[in-house]
Amino acid sequence: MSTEMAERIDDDLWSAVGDPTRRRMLDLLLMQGEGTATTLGQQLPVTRQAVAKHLSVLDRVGLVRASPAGREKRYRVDEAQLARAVAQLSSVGAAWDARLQRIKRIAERIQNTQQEKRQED
Amino acid sequence: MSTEMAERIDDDLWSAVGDPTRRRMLDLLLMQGEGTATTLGQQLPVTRQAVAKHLSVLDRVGLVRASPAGREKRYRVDEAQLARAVAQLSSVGAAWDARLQRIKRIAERIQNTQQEKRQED
DNA sequence: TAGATGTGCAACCGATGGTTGCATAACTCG
DNA sequence: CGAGTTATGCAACCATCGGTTGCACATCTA
Repeated sequence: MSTEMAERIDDDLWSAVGDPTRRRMLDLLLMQGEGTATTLGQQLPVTRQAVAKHLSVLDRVGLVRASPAGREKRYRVDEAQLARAVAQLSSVGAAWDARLQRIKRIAERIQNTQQEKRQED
Repeated sequence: MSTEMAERIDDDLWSAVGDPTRRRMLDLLLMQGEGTATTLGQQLPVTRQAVAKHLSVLDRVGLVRASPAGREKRYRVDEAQLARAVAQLSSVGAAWDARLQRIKRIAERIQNTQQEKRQED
């Protein structure tokens, strides 16, 4: 196994999902199907304007899509994109998992070696 | 299932692991066993001081531990803590996975209903 | 002891998450 | 139709953070 891991994540996607407020927004949108900056702002501890900014970055990376309806602009999650992001997320987790397990194996081997040494005394 | 998901992540841990430079630092430390701000800085596209700051935040959340050795300060990964972080990371992914699948099921049910309607025509 | 090397601290910069304030577009109801 | 409400958009401003440069201090080493 190469030491260089396949962690080639779409960095914009990661950072989009990395923000806790944006995670909660995605959460709310998933639960409620759709929402506007105003409705989301009412359910979050930040202002409507902050939510609007977040929506624009989520829109830019494609995690969410807007559909104007009269004077309001309704957003809904693009589930395929989110699925991609989640997959990449868990791939990072898996990569580290692998590294940790490799380290663990090495550590065990060292410990075994030392035990053998001790038993030889 | 409650609509409120168990995403009660240690938010500091998430943000610590969220930064790409810090991820690479953890990576290097895992591969090399230990390292100082200087040695890590040499292998990264940022200055030693930037690395030092990152090391201090990683230290604060417990992902890394320092041991002074003469004039230098060697850091190593606290694997147990990192394992915890990775677990929480993947739990977030799993939670979203679950939500997405729930949505997908609902979508399929709706589509089936509509197909039935169409067949009734 | 003098010079080289590792660390720490402070000031500064740009991006970003957040705020307030205001202007404008679109509904709603006399 | 017209007045008031409601949703959005835009701009200025602030704090935090990742990053930098510069300098002082501690510690090795020749």
